[in-house]
Amino acid sequence: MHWADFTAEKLSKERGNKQVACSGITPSGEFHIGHIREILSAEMIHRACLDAGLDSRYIFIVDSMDPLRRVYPFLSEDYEQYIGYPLAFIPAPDSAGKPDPEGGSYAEHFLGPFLDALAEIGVFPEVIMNHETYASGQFAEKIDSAIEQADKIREIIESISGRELDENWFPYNPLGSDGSMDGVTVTGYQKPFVHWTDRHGNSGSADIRKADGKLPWRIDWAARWGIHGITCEPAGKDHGAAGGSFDTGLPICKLLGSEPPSKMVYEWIQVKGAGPMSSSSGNTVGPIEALSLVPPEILRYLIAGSKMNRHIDFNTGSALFQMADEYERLVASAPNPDAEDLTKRQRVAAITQSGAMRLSQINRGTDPVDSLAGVTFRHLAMLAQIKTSDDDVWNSLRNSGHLTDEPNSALQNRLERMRNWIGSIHFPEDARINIQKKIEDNARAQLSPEQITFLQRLAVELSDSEWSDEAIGNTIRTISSDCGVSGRESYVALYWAMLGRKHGPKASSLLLEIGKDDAIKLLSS
RNA sequence: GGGCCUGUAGCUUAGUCAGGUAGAGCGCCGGGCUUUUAACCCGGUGGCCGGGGGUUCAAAUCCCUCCAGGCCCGCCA
Repeated sequence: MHWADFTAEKLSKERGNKQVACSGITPSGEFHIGHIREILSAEMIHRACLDAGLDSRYIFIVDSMDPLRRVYPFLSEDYEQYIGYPLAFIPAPDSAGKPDPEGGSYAEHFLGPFLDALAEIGVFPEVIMNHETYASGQFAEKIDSAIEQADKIREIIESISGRELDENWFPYNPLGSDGSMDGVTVTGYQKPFVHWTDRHGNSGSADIRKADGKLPWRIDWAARWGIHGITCEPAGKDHGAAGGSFDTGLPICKLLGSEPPSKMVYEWIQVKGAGPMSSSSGNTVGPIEALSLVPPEILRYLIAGSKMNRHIDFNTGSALFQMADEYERLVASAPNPDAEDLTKRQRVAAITQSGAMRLSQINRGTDPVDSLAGVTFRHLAMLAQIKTSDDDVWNSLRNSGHLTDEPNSALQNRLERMRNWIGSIHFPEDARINIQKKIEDNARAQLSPEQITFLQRLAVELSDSEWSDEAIGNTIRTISSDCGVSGRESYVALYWAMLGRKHGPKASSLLLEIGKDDAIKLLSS
């Protein structure tokens, strides 16, 4: 059974018919590919719940009340002044990274494009801005309860996480007179007000029914589980480690009077690419960029096809071919779990794969077959490089029998991503078609005298030839037999001359794209 | 130090929760398509399931132990 279906079944037994799956993000602007795994894990469990007939919601909590922690590389130094301020209450940066008073809130600024990217992979969550939950007073009861039981919470955090909490630790961080959480000391509590003094020597009171402050992370997380009735929230393995926020969150959530979701931990996803890229250089692939390179259903398949506890290497290099082609093949010849001659193992595998394909679809409930492109990613990569116009790609596919009619949206989508990929540094060099300007020495060394003669005669003959795919092809074959070189040998010679390799895409198409003058210059060199 | 995860074919892995003759893809090799789009089709090679012990009629699967690798425990998923 697929992990999402397995989880849905388990949730149904534990918590009944109503389910709320949740994931979240801090809208700091520092998004990474791991967020995709978290979000898709939660969203797929939600879909699996719906498919199992449960009443399920998928909510996406934006940590808009979290403070800006540091000046990120994409921000100007002006943001130094906003450190400690909730992301919902500071201005968005402009294109130069400077605070833009007209640009709306920082949180919204980074959230928008991210949600747009999620929509492309078919994820449409109920978005909850955490600062609004504070502002609406929904946190008030939990905050009060946390303050009343501060000693118990302190004990839970200290004993389970092994962290020593500061003497001044208080389970609520109010905003000071300037709106920052930094340097604010709590001086007392009279429901519903937390009294404080700040670093400027000012004092005041925060109303726990408003967005005047927030719970510290570990408590905030536990409190929101209760407020939103969350039954499932997959968390990264850092949260799942012994003494991590999951372990402290469970008892705190109960202490605050709610039933927590059961612990669910997923492994990390790491980026490995072909280009000059590594996490140490800071040049990694973010989720939005990943979407521009990888067709959406294939990105979903990356997550759906991997077990949660399995570490994933997200590779935007040559492994992308394999991933895309695996998806295509799997959908094209879908395993049938109902076949009669299956062993138990094969049946289990077939059910799991069917689940992975079902959950990989951008739109829930659509037939995976609709997402077939009908051509391998590798083949498309080749065509995209030698055909500058999309129509020429479609024509070529019609000629080769891959396409009978108009391209479907899945195929158009693949080509669009493919062109982005080819234009990026991530596209693998050995898949890149490098058309030679002249016949290189190492290529010439591979050729027999007869092959050389063939190329020279071809150059002469082509200069009088009509410049069409068919005419070029005919000329190649005519000269080939005239020279007494076999068809195979002549094509090999052409590929060595044009690409410096022994094989390649259809020679006549390639020559057509190179252009008459350049082609003749090349062949006669 | 505490904890989590992973070791199955050259590579990526399914199968481990519910024990019943080790499956798949890629790669590779061979063949076909009698003009080679890196296409497409067919066939084949390849694994003492990390080591050892135990439970069982039966173990990749359950238990113990050892080895190897990866990772987390600072509000980065």
